Amino acid sequence: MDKISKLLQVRKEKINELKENGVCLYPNDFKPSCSISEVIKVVRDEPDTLGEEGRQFSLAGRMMAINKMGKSSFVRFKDGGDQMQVYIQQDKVGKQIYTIFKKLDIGDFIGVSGPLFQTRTGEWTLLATQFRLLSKAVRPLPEKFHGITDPEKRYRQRYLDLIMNEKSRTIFQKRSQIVAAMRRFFEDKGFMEVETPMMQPLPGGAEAAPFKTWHNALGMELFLRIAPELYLKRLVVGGFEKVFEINRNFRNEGVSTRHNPEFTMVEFYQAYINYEDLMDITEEMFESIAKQVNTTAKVSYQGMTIDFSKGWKRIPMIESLSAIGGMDPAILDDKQALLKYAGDNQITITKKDSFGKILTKLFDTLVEPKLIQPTFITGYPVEVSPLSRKSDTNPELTDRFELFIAGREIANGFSEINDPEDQYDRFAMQSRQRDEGDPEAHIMDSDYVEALEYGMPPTAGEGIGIDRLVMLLTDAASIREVILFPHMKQNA
RNA sequence: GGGCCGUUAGCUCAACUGGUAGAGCAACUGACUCUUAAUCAGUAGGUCCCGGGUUCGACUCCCUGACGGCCCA
Repeated sequence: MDKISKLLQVRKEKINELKENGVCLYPNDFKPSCSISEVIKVVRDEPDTLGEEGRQFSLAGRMMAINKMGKSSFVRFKDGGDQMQVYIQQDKVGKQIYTIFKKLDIGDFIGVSGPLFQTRTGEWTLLATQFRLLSKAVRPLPEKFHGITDPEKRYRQRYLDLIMNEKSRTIFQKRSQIVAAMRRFFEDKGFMEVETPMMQPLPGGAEAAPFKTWHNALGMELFLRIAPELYLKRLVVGGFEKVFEINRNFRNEGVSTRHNPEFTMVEFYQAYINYEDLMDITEEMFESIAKQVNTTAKVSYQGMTIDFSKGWKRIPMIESLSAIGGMDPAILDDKQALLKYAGDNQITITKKDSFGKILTKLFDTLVEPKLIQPTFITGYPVEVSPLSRKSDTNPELTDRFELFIAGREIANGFSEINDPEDQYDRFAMQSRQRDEGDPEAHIMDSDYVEALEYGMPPTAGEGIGIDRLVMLLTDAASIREVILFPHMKQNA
């Protein structure tokens, strides 16, 4: 418990005084007739119905500012994200009620009823004929003008951030709209939404360190999932040929402006399409969501203008290293030359790294930050793509792409391996990498290979980071701005 | 993990070169029946993030730690 400050002490005393006067601090029977946003619409569309002899409203909300002028007061109050003003006069509500009102604080919830009138400056204001306390605040709200700005406080006490900062409120409303638009997009295309295990006996479908947990009754170790991928493909084997899941993944890695240990992804799989079809679907989806949420496909992000309209560039990864990364194309197939190049450019590479992994690391440093407009990078090396189908033209590469926007990876998609023997060999290759000390190499999942042995139709699937997409569409610099309760260390 | 920055009243922020810690808002008392960050008069409010050190004296300088922000890996 924190120390009770003088401020809280004073509030408690006032609360006792209210109780002694028989005021119920937390009544439960007030029914507002509408919301402030509805009142705003009436003011805009039907002002003729308003006035002191006109329509009556009952509204409820939180008091955000109080201007007391003796026997009458203006109160700015808020419901949802909308604010309006109520005028309370002792003559109208009675001396007893007005005396109670004078004891209340900013932050308290009130219920008010009456007609609207216009003030001297023309602001439509509720003229209270009835006034009630609906819920008492014990702690004071942050200051009305500057609000709350300390990021640590905003994240730890998100409710205060949401009360005081309209911008923050808007981000989370938009996030909800984005997810809704995405769900609609898949449903319109005939996809089925499914839920697969968050707790898995083998963490698979991505290369990342998992969180471990323990099931008491079953007496077994379980892992919070790092991806739903292998379960979703089991469903394709089972005949659900268009599935998607929007849900949380957990990766046991550090936190940063782009990483939260739990984050939301959509993964979707469709039979009888390939990775090129996925790129078409992705373009269509992003353009559609951006238009629904921001009304335009042009997104302003951290001073950059990003155009989500379809027709994005598609560049093979190897080509991007020279075309965008500025590397000499002559050294791109020479491992020794690549090692030297990496060393010369302060790119950390271990000798154990495979050729494909070296290419990928070079790409991450030299190319990724430069991909501002939506760009698909295609043809990832087989060593870093244990679940992607090998290219028919070059078995060193896979039918895979990653999508980059604003210098960040946003999505990852590929034609799926449906040859069980190939999948087994890939897992085996990953196991060797794991034995050689790569803790993020994929784990052998024989149960999944067995599922493939029953036959999976040709399929392509993709994962999209929802948090990063929301960042783009809300111009948020940090992932913590788009996650309601980002993880933070405990502070005693 | 590394570098830089921050932590002072409920909130937002000051405090010079080391010399008794201050303002606005919020709060309290009083005045005021059209305010708009209302106004006027008065009052109260502090573990200066924790712990050490230097010093006659530390919010200030030094060290260790906690938490956070930004950048890098």
